[in-house]
Amino acid sequence: MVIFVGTHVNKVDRKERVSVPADFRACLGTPPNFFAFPSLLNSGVECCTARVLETLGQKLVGVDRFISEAQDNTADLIYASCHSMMVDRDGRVVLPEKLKAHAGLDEKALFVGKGETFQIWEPSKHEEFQIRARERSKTDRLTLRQRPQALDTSTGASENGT
Amino acid sequence: MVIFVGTHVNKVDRKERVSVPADFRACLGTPPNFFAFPSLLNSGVECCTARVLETLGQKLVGVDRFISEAQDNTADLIYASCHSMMVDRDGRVVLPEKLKAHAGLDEKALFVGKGETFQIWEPSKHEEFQIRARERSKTDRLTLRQRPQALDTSTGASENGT
DNA sequence: TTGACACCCATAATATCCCATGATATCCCG
DNA sequence: CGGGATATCATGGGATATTATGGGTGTCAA
Repeated sequence: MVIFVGTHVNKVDRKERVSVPADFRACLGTPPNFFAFPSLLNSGVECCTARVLETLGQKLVGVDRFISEAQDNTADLIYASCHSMMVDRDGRVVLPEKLKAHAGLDEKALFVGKGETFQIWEPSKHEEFQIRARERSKTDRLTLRQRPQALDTSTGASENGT
Repeated sequence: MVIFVGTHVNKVDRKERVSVPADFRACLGTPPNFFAFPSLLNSGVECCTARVLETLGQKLVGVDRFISEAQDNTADLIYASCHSMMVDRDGRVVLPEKLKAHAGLDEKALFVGKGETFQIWEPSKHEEFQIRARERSKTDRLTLRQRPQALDTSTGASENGT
């Protein structure tokens, strides 16, 4: 399984291009293209592979026959504002104006791994977000030093894979 | 199952490289790569396999990450400060600046096994930590008699390091 | 034409690969 | 049990590949 991790800041050039961090490209497969859409939660740009986007569609449609208004809206929000990002042979993508506007992107673009997905942020905005996320985590009693199982009390599958 | 045990101190060379102790490498599988992130509790660097990291994040896949602030925050906490550590064929990794700064690492790096995971410390800081941990263990011994789960999810009562 | 955009090449900085070496640990055989 | 042969380990450093970034050129559509 591929996991996007870490934080990278790259420069946006005068052609609105930005390098996708090399280790993210490595996670994206060949060709390393991906999809991007404005976050529904904050001023980040959500980025994911075609596979994840498909899974997303299946989940939204296939939950049951009674597709809620909320789910319908969600699907609409995501797909309607989704951009196909083509990585050129130097590992760069062009940032669409819509996404730049949503994120408030200017000189620099911050790439942050989110596990199965990653995001693009205006660096200063991500810093604010991160501070708030940390504060919230204290209230939520979330500590990483706990044994992995602590976050996963439902499935009993603890040791697979060797 | 493989467990990391013992303590080793290795030198950090001028290229910021450090040898991963051989018996730790043996526990890491092939390739012996791992993930590292700053501890939320102390100045150690947490290190774990991809499998453990996936377990940490397995609640964060699918639609929810896009529409749940709590999950988005959690993903950030886990993955944003995480570094993919590539072990070269001589058994070394490069210590990223962020991790060096968090741990106060300089000339030497101390590797300490923690069972399913291990940590990297500046040796002197680990010594301090260990002294305090010993003192604390006397008062905490009562807590340890409780059901194991009590350490995982309960209140924030398990302050190991401060 | 003109602008947007994909494609191509150049380059400095840096990370990675690869080989060498001394020290220590392990093995093997008398 | 001893002692030399061998393997493994941690470490240093040079060669090579990769990365991020700037900029040029051609194509296509408005």
